[in-house]
Amino acid sequence: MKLIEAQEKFIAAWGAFGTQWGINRTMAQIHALLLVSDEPLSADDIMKQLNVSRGNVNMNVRELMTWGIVHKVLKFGERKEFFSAEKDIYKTAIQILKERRKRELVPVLELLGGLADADIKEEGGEDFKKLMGEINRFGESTNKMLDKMVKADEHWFTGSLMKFLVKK
Amino acid sequence: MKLIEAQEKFIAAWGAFGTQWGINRTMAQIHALLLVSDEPLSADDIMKQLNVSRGNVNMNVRELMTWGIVHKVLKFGERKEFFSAEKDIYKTAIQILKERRKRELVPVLELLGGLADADIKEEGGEDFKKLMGEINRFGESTNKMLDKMVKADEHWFTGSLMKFLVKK
DNA sequence: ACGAACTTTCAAAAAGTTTTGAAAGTTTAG
DNA sequence: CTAAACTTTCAAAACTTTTTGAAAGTTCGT
Repeated sequence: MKLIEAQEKFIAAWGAFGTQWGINRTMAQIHALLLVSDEPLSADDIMKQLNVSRGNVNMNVRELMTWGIVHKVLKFGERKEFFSAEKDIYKTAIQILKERRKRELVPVLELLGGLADADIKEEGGEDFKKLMGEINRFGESTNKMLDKMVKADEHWFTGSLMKFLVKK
Repeated sequence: MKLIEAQEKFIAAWGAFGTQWGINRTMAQIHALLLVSDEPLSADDIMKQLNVSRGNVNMNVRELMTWGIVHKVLKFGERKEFFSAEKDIYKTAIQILKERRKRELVPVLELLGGLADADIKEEGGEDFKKLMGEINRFGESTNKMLDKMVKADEHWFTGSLMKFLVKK
């Protein structure tokens, strides 16, 4: 297989998988492209390679930066900005976990906590509050677990955790 | 607060959070409604309460069943089909994990495995294959970890795993 | 201060997804 | 077998998200 072919296959597939999660195609493809490029790329480079507009590149590159998995790189003597993806896949995953926890889990916990403590006097109110409390407790456990994972180092993940998981 | 109000708040919020993940609003709302209803509901009940069409209810209830978190319940002497959500939140979460692993992780691993083993002779081909191999190894670890979690019981999750994570 | 080289913005267009509702299909009671 | 009571399907409409590209904004070298 040609290298270019393989890279394009990876980029296309990454884009398609991205949409299955809540990530838009271009964003996932830019990420994939930056992953396989060893040199940082400019907005123009990305536009050409993925065949998308300047606005689209700008928007999605910025979004990838808010996720903390793509960084701006300034080349000496060049006016343009270049972008490069975090190449350590473990760091990338942890970064994504961290952001999703913050954006998607924490707000749910706030809602649930509020509803579990609500002052509801009617028939059935206790059952409802119990359900909210259960979902909340489960969410809080998950939250704690993710927090630990995010704060641990790579060795811990592939080493201790895997060993713990494999035994029994 | 009125019970009805609190329930509606939960259903609306669940729907909004759903869209942040890759889940459509109606599907998330139906799930929330079935969670807070202690009696199973018919398609007509759901239509009325959420104000959505029959087709929409049918489609999304079926999708929830393919996720294994909503079940058909037949009431004695009734012609209609009723639906009920798994109320154990731990079981629900495991079920979702299981399905996402199958739908979203396994296909990625297949792609990566193929690319990591591809026969690429050009300059730079080794680096590319190395990257694919690294992502693949990370994915395989995650896959194994999820598999353990899915096969374990609730006590293990809230008990041993949490204890392991909390120490050191 | 000027203009070239760049980045950002945003309204409109395109694309993608969800929802509707009426028609077709199925099941059951009598 | 027939009709009523239901469920399923699917093309078209509504809605949402993404993308475009031109205009506005910014930065930098001279």
